[in-house]
Amino acid sequence: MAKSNHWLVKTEPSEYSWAQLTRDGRTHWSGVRNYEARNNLRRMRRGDQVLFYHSNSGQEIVGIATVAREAYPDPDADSGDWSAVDLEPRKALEAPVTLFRMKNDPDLVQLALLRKPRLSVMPVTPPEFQRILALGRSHS
DNA sequence: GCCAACGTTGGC
DNA sequence: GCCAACGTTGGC
Repeated sequence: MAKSNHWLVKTEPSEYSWAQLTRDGRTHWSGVRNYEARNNLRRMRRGDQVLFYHSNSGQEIVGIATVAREAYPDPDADSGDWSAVDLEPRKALEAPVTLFRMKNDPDLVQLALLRKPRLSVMPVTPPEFQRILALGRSHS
């Protein structure tokens, strides 16, 4: 059985929020126009867990989504070799994990979100994923 | 193929 | 709203 991978996607909540994903039940994760981000989309496998990060006005991880459909040609691209995946909401974090919290956590110094701040789709290691889940479980 | 100019992203 | 980081574009 294939190992499950973990990812993080960024979105401006004014563009597409966790609340909207929850209402929709499922969405096309399209419009990615960066090669590294696109390649990460293509590495996603059905069932992988995806941390859902609100950039700009949010600046926190708010929930966990899951990959419902693996990469296919981006329906929003009129030219170019771009991909989309489908995401479904899985679970909101009890306590959103803020960017500030992550920046100050010694276990997360390698987190791609902190090291490549402009990348919109990135991998998360299993220990990082578990740490973020723990931080999101409740306030301590 | 280099690299300067430009555009976009996103934290602050 | 500013601006640093950085990816992309295009002239040469």
